Amino acid sequence: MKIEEAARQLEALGNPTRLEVYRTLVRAGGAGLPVGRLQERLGIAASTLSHHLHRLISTGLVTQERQGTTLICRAHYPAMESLIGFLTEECCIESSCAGEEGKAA
Amino acid sequence: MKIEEAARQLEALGNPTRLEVYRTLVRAGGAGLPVGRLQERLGIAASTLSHHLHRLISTGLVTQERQGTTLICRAHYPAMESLIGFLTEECCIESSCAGEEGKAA
DNA sequence: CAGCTATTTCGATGGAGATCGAAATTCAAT
DNA sequence: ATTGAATTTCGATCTCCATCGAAATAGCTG
Repeated sequence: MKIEEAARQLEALGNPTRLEVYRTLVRAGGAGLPVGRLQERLGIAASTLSHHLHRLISTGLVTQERQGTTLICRAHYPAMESLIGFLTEECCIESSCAGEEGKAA
Repeated sequence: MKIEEAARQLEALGNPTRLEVYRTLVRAGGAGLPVGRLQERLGIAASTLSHHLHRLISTGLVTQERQGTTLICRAHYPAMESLIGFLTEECCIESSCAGEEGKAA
């Protein structure tokens, strides 16, 4: 992963509202959650949520699927996986952070 | 770790310049790197670097130690460790993100 | 003290982000 | 086509951030 891309994803998660959005989606699991549900749960304006979702989507951390008039949002795990991979490989070289990370194939 | 703290650390790492600073410090290892060296290496204004260092320090990701007139900067691994811990525990519940080392096929 | 180097603080500037409400859009059902 | 619900886009505002150069500070050494 390029450092620029990692920075973009970290920045996306680095906003309290967005991090909450993302975590809520993770907890919702594979079923995902409609935008409207997210909005109720977080108590923010629909337009604000839409803005944040776009940022999460543009970095690949979240995906959407249309179902009629509602949009189902889901956490996209592979993106988080590779982000964590970047952090452990590029930013934890000599400490115990790295744990047993490395030998993925 | 509280979600607010995690967001602050993610935001700190979510700027390309700061992520580069942090990675450079990680690569410098336990010896650390003086501010001046960092500045030469990154090619940014000293005042700009000072600003970024403050952000990294205030979130606990970097520490400084005085040695005469120079300030040695070091990556503070425990902070990164707990941040990665937060991400894997809070944000990777059901996928393979959750730290099974090695890719299970 | 005086001078030197390393680093920070100050002040300014340009740009980006978070937020909201209102209006527009999309899609389904009647 | 008309209605109604879900979501986005628009326009505005306000704050925060990144960046720089210049001036100030801190600490060493003679």
